[in-house]
Amino acid sequence: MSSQEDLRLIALAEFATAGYAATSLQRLAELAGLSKSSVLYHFASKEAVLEAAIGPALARMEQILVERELGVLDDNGRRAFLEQFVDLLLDHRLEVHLFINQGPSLVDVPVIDRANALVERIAAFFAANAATAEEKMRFGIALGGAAYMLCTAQSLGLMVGTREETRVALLSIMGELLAPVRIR
Amino acid sequence: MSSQEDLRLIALAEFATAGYAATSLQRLAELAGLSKSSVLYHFASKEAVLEAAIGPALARMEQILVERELGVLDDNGRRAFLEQFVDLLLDHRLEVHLFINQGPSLVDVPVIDRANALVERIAAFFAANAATAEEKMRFGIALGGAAYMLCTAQSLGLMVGTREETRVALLSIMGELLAPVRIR
DNA sequence: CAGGAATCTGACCGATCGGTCAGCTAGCGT
DNA sequence: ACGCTAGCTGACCGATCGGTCAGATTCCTG
Repeated sequence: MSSQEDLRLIALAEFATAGYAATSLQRLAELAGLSKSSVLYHFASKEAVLEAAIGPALARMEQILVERELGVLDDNGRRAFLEQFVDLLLDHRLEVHLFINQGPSLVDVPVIDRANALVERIAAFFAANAATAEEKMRFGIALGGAAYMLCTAQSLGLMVGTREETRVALLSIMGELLAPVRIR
Repeated sequence: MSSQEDLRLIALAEFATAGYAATSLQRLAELAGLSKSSVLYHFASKEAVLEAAIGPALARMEQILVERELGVLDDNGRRAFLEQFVDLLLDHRLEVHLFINQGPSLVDVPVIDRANALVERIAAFFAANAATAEEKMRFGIALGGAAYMLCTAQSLGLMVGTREETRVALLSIMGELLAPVRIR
């Protein structure tokens, strides 16, 4: 594997678990078996490392949202959205964990502003499909809880099944949670 | 209000939203209208500020858990636990947000180790009361989702009702989510 | 083998970090 | 008026931060 891709994955794990601010370029270099200078050879800056780490997941989430905002949101549409969301969660736990937890604290970092704008669009998407405060809370608990489960609770021994089992169970619980929210 | 209490609240808000590592003593001083030296007059170190900020909420959560671990966990016991948990969430959103999101990244900080041990005890408490992986996920989504809702999604305009409305809705949704989990 | 590009490195920079210390100042009991 | 204390401050410290740069090394290609 190339050093650049090595660094990308190391940085993603480290940013997600230890925090962006708390992770120094020196530490990334040590984890990759390189010098700090080499890290800055592959990436123009620390922010560039962050952008490389979460950019792909961000683009995929944007893609999902664009498709969904354009289409009609009937029962099938919501089901499809939940499936796409859960798949993205399962594929990009670290990225989601990173910009869910640290997004609000890293304003003024361009790629994070992109991520925050995305989260706000998801929130607006919910708000447009939820009439009451309780319905909004159902969306928040379903998506926030699912993201939290996969990203944080995983390290607490609460996750055991295979990926497919997890996917099915997640979709079942989230669907049940959102069942009372009628289509508008 | 005393400068010390001022600083405690400012630090709590700043640590929770911007992150512990990303918040400098200099910044806390500026927000409080003091010098950095004054901050270190009131608190022995940055860690001491953190401990003062989240200590009380931590103690309360520990108290709740001790009572619950000793008692029987019948339907009433679970209901009581959920109510105590939601009340704690509503009273200490910032503290919970802080050590839920940053706990895993701040190991070796004594007060955070205390918080992490607490989260692990909560997880073990769940595991002991959930037979299948899906049941564990229900606990994780209910509590993680509720915490995420109140702490993070709040800033996205998803929270609008009064505290009592939020409390009732939260308890309703969480109760519904955990209903399929039978008492052992 | 030659040579240019890709990769990597140590030395160094200014800024900021958490923390120490001596001393200034305002209030208060005597 | 006195001294004591609580509150506060600027100057300063070593360490580390993100980032620059000139040069060494490795590698591929002609």
